Amino acid sequence: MHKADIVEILESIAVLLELKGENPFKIRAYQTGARALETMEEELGEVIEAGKLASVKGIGSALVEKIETLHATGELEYYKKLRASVAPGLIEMLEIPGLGGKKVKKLHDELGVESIEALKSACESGEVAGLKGFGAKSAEKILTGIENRAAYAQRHLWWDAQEVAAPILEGLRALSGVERAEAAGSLRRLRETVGDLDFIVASGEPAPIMDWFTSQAGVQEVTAKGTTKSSVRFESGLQADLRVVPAAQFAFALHHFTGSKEHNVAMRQRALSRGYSLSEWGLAAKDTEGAEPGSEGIETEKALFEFFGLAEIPPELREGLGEIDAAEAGKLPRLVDADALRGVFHNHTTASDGRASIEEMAAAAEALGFDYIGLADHSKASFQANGLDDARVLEQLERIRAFNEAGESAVHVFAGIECDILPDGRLDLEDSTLAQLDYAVMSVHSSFGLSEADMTARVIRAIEHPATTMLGHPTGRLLLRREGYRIDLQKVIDAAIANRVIIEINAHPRRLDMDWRLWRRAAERGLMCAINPDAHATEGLAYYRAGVNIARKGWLEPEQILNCRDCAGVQRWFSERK
DNA sequence: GCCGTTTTCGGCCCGACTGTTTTCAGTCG
Repeated sequence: MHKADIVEILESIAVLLELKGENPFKIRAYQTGARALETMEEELGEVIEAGKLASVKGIGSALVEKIETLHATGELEYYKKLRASVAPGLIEMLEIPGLGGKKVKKLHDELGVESIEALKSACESGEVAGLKGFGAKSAEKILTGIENRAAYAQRHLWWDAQEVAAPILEGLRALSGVERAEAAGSLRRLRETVGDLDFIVASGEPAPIMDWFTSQAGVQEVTAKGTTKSSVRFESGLQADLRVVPAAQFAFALHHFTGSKEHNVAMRQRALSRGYSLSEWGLAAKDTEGAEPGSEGIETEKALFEFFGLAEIPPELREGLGEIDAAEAGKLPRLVDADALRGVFHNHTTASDGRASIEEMAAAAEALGFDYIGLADHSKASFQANGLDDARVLEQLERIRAFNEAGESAVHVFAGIECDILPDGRLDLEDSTLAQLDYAVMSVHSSFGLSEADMTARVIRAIEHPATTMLGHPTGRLLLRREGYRIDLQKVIDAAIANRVIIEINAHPRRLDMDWRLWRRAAERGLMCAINPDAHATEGLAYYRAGVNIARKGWLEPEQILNCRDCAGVQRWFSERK
């Protein structure tokens, strides 16, 4: 069984134990173990082989045994029995806001509720309101939760969340009495999807700020309103939390609510080892038990990190994946800035399924300050996208050459193609056609159901083709919609490095593929990256910023990104590949 | 269930907010 599936089972065990009313620390141990396994960089099989699983922090003897059994057999008796002992409807009930393990257990034990439907009727009949610890409001809240379950559970693309957050942040900053305001959470960490929005404000007068926040346009429900914290829910189901703190606590609150949880745990451990207890409220020296936490004069996150002997860690690196060690050793990456990109590759025009012409795309690229743009329309196997056959590819090539030769644009257009990788790994165009282009992006758009071995072999065959410059969206995933196809990305990365083929970060907000979690290690081993907005209209070029976010989360430096080279540098890369 | 340079037992982050209470439990982050 693969590591990811084992991680999922450990998480599932934690949920089931919660519903059984188990010791909360045992539950957390499973969650911690799942996380430790997930972030382990070495190959699971090798770690087990070497007998080193027990030395991973957070994995003790009980988990070692379970993980090894799952890895070897794919089955676990303990998990089977546990799952059989809990009605599946109870797990779903946890998705309802306000219901946790204990309340679900109580509803089950005392009312026999085993499904969402049964819960609904129990609320309507008044049974729930009569239960000790519940009341009329609880029953009503549960009914609303059931009603809006799908919308509430939904995560949101970073790009969409950011568009909601920007005006709120602007509004907060414009309020009198607001000294500082920032968005925190996964939005600030530039995660590919966002569960809810978090805002942190510094002010000595919270009441009017809370009033403004809870009465904004679009607020459908106020789920909490206090002097330090308020929460609202928008019509889209997106929830936003606001915390107002005194200025002296701002840096601590911002750091705490930016997370991630794993990063915070590591920071608190570091604080403890240096004699301090760190929280969102500030710092308390350990020997002053019970004293109010102080700020030690720390006004910024930078100062907070420096207090603990660390370089400032950018929010997008705070995932508990070695950033604290790197910050201590002065080895944080020099992250790429959006301004460093000189152009983008992999964009479409009206020749296939785009909505803008060569001229319009070039003008839009110029408006963004780019020196060049690559145009890569679909090939003929992508029939639904009006893909180009060899003759049409050559016509488009002529048009691009003519555009460049006319010399009327400050932007150079590279002539490329997004060529389909056929199910057997052959390419969709003649070698003689591909050889005439400046570059070629190879992508899978069909036969997603191949086995992992077949899909891996298919893509590697394409990578080994001499005409291949880049691999497009290597898993084909669509965030919040569709899982990627099964493929062994480590083998694909190995092949790309060996053949000097680039892998793209497809910057479309719904793709962000290849995933940021894989980039740090791949780039260290020599993989080159290209950030590609996959624009199908001029507005789509702006997505390159989402791609830069992913490059930053992946610890990439400018030298590892083709887009950071000037026009001549890109030309050199393309010609050396041939 | 995990962990340990005070510990192999007894801790494990903790505070805000809500809804239920009449001093607090549960949820959430």
